[in-house]
Amino acid sequence: MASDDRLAGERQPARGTHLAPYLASLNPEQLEAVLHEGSPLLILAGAGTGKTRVITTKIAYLVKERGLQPESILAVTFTNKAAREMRERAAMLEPRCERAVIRTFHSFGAWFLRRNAAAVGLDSNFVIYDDDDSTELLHAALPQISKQDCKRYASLIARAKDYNLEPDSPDLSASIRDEDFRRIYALYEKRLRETGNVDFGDLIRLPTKILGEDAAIAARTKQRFRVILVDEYQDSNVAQFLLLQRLAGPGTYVCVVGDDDQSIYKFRGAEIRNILSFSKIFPGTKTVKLERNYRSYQTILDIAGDVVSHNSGRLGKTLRATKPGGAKPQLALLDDQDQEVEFCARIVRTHQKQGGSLSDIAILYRTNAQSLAFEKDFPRKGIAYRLVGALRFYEREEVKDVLAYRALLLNPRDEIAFRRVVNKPARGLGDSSVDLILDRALGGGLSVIDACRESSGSMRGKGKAGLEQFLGVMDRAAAMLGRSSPPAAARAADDGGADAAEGPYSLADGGKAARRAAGKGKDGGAANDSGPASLGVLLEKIISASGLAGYHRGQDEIAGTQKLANMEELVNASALYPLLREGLAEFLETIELDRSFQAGEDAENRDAVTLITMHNTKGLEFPLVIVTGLEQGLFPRDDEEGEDLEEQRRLFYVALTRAKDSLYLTACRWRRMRGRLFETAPSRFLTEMDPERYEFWKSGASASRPVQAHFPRSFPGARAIAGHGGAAAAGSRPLAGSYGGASRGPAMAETSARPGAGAHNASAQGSEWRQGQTVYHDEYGQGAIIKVSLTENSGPLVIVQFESGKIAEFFPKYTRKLERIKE
DNA sequence: TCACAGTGACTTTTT
DNA sequence: GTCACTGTGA
Repeated sequence: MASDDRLAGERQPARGTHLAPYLASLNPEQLEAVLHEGSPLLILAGAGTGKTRVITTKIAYLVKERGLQPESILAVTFTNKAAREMRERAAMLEPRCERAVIRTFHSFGAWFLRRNAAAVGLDSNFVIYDDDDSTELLHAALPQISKQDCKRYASLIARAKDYNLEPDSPDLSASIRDEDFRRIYALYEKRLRETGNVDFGDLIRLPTKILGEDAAIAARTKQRFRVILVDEYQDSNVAQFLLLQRLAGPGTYVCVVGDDDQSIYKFRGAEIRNILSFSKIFPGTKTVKLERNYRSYQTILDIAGDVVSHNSGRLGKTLRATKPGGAKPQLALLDDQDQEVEFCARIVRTHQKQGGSLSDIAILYRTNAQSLAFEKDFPRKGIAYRLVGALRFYEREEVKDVLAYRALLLNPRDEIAFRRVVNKPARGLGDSSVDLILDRALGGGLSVIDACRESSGSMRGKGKAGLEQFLGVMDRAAAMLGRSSPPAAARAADDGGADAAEGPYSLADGGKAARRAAGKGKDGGAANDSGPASLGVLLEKIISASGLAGYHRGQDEIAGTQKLANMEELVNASALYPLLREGLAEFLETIELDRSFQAGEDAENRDAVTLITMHNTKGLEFPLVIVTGLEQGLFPRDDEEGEDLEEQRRLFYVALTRAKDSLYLTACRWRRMRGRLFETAPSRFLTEMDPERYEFWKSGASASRPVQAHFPRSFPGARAIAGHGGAAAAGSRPLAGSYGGASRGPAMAETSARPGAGAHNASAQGSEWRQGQTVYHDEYGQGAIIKVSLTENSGPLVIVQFESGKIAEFFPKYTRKLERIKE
């Protein structure tokens, strides 16, 4: 299209005097970002500044007014949810945007790879292995290595792939010192290639490789995608950056959107330098900052800004609220988790009383384990909750079982799927039989199913019968899929390269192509002739014939689980897909790439409080947010320093900026972790906030229990904090002078109530804490030390049994509550 | 092959 | 405190 030239050539956007309404409603910076053309564009979009709106408007604008083919636009996001939202909102502005390629990075990789699989010697019917599968594969290849180490290695391999490092990359030794690692990684790759499958990392790495090695495919791809938009760019990794670089030709318009202050996935390979140095790598980059925040009150943005300003190496932004007014955030200093739950419940009830709904509220925490206290107590209090992201549907044993049968059906070389289900339920096929079959398969270049067939002749008794039963299930299932569609392998050929606009997987769809086929009934329903059959039929058959139904029903009865129900949920989910190989492949890919699937429709719509990790809140917003567990040692952990600490600070920033109207923060003096009780200091992040900007929560004049009874004694007085481990131990700047003494209400009045506390502390470190010593604790009274162990950084850890019978552990270095008594 | 008890480990986790 | 892995014994 001629418009493509215009796009690449012109520097000044053509500003019409009369803007269309969808453009006129943008603020000046947003409009600038939408209209910009010519050079690469970096949109620095702070939290709540209308980032998605800008991207979707830009896509619509390009199609509507700049005459771009929607097919030539590629927009990548990190989550399926974000991709879905972007697709819907763009299509709302301009229906043709349906045809743009709006996908997650990984889904785009899979899409590309299926079309060009042959270029890396893959068959396009590959299945995508998740981290568990990778671990299993490693364990199968190296049974002498424990499962746990396999898991560790698998995650190292995943990380290596995030950095686009191969087993023989020189840089690999710089990042991973383990001598064996290269060998293990290489072996893993070999075994993975033998299965014909790929892992998540491959979905980025292999397309990058293809684009680097195959000039024809590269040229075709660059020809096709004239515009590339990347969302959440701050969380892209090195491999994704390289892919972007190879997708972009000289005439490609590249626009990335992100917020360096919200980069929170370093531990998964996210490379914040991608965004920090974008304009160096793409010369001539135009940067647009979006700083007008439409989500939160300024009171909320202020403390968020306080906190994140302690980070170095920022591009620098200051959010300005567009909503006037707003109450100060409230900090509640509590004794322990029970009070924290109680506090949250109280906030919830108050909110309800004021006419708010439960779904307005989110309770945030750092670790999943912290959700338990709420889960236990909320039902008793009649508070409905929705737990986000903990035990995910697809991770459930029974779901993985069913999926493994199906993966095996699609790719009979899938060793991991085979191992998972060949003896489930037990069919008398132990490890030795399975290894025998797999040796035969690997040795003879057979699929595992064919190897089973060959092996069954040489087996006897229970194992033989079991194997034949298993083969029977697989054969019948395969027959149901029928011959009605071409084998998956043939698909890559008819579909050409990345520029193919049609094909079994159509452009931006997520299931539509196959469903369309089902609707038309074209060749559908191979197994019966009563209309177009769905994949659900096949699934049901597999579940019953394999014996999984009976097996898991038994488990349900023993353990009170609902595995059978979950499998049925899976059947329901698959009923949207046609009973064809394509349908199966597409369903599997959807499941593999979108792990957010939630069983049960009502779960989404129910009015309930959201319990969620801070990480999982990225991109979300709630009218009322409670950020819990703001304690040193938990958030941040004591071992987090330097870049890690800065990432935690960004995580806190993300958490704070989720709140639209009200924000509450909680910290507990006592925290149970791993079954032990720790005395904690408040999170250093709290001390980074200007005390003028928040209030201490008070339980109110009513007869309610005073919730902040003890904690304030050690907060935020400088000496008390220094006496606690956290800030002082981490070598941070002194806190003295940060706070205004006792003027902040009753909480502060007690701050200096313990003369000599610091001295006590200092003497505690050097001298004796030994077994048998009698001690006195402020709260638990008298007790005896039953064990002392020495830690590297925290001095002695003493375990005390109190007269009440209670056993607790203390680091004398960190607590002032424990004293030794002479006998 | 299975069931059990002992051991040790333990952030966060878009895909 | 909880879970998953591991080794043992039936």
